[in-house]
Amino acid sequence: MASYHHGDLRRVLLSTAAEAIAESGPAALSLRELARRAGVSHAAPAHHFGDKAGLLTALATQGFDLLADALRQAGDDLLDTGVAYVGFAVRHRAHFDVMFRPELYRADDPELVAARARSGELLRGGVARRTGREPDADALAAWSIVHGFATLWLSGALPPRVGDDPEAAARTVIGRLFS
Amino acid sequence: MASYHHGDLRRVLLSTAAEAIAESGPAALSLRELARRAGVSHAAPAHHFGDKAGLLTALATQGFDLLADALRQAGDDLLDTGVAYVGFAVRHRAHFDVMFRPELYRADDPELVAARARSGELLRGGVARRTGREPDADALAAWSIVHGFATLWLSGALPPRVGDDPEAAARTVIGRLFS
DNA sequence: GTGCCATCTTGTCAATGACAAGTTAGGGTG
DNA sequence: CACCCTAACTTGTCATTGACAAGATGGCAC
Repeated sequence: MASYHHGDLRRVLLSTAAEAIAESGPAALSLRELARRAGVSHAAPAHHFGDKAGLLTALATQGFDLLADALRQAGDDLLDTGVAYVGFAVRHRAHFDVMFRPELYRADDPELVAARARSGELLRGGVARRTGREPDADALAAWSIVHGFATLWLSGALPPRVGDDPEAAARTVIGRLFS
Repeated sequence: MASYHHGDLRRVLLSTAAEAIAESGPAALSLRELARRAGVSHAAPAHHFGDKAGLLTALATQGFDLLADALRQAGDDLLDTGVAYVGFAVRHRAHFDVMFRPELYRADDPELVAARARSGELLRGGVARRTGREPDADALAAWSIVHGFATLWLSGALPPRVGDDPEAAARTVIGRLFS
């Protein structure tokens, strides 16, 4: 049929891309493979995103928005915020994988910059509420520990002994920051 | 000239690859571009490494060995070990970038597995000496915080306020783990 | 000096990203 | 209702790439 005006292609391409990246990483992503999965012509993705970097920019932007949502839902407690960060990374692996690899996308895209700023604000806010101190060093330590744990978990570098529940393990690890 | 028996091609290709990756990330690495930079034919890299994944496997293995060296030089203090970890990531950015991205290489390669085990041992050793406690959770927390800081630093996600000396900033951040 | 074999080359193929140019349909305007 | 105007897609093409096959070269053992 190849009916024109799919109507929803942009959204479908984004979620299909997320699936593909979750399976084999951003490096293996192919626009043409994506188009095939979505049942459209090989040049359709380029129309919506310009090029591959454009697609990944959109994906990263969506990722920062999803992260902001997750952090908001976690409430005010810093420990919960940290666990939510790890939970986001595990649940939205593809987004997370792209977000912190700025060489893959256009890091100066206005929408992306705005979304990134929003999620960063929430992160810093959680730390300030907990410690009351000058948040700089504490925020950096908290962000580092949750980001590091999430990254190591996703890379499969952690020994099996850590278990299979990333959020529970994260809670233990983050706890060490306040002992 | 195109003299056969370059003699040192494997080593040259590895260091050239590290340069290229440091410039534009592992995704942008091209075997043919590499061959061009080294002044050899477009198929020479494949001879030494089989394929792209083979090259990255070799690079990751070399990376784990370099990390082990850096950790050994740091001595017994846990804080110094952590700073050394961050220092390694910054100084050998390309290696670090590849090491924790197992989908890019053959993670079950015997040499790589051995090198990774060696550096892991040094990391755990540093933690055990400092705390004396059951090292699992502490080691994980320490590894997470240094790995997270290094990753965030390299990704450029940190605000300028953190400064331009990653090792000094790392020392402050890691200190928060024992306060 | 002869043969062997690791090292490197040339040649080729399918797949890919990017771009140019064409096609379709749906909504607003007259 | 006819028109067209534009966003949403398509077809076609090109240079580049990774992988592989087959050939060339030269040092080294014997």
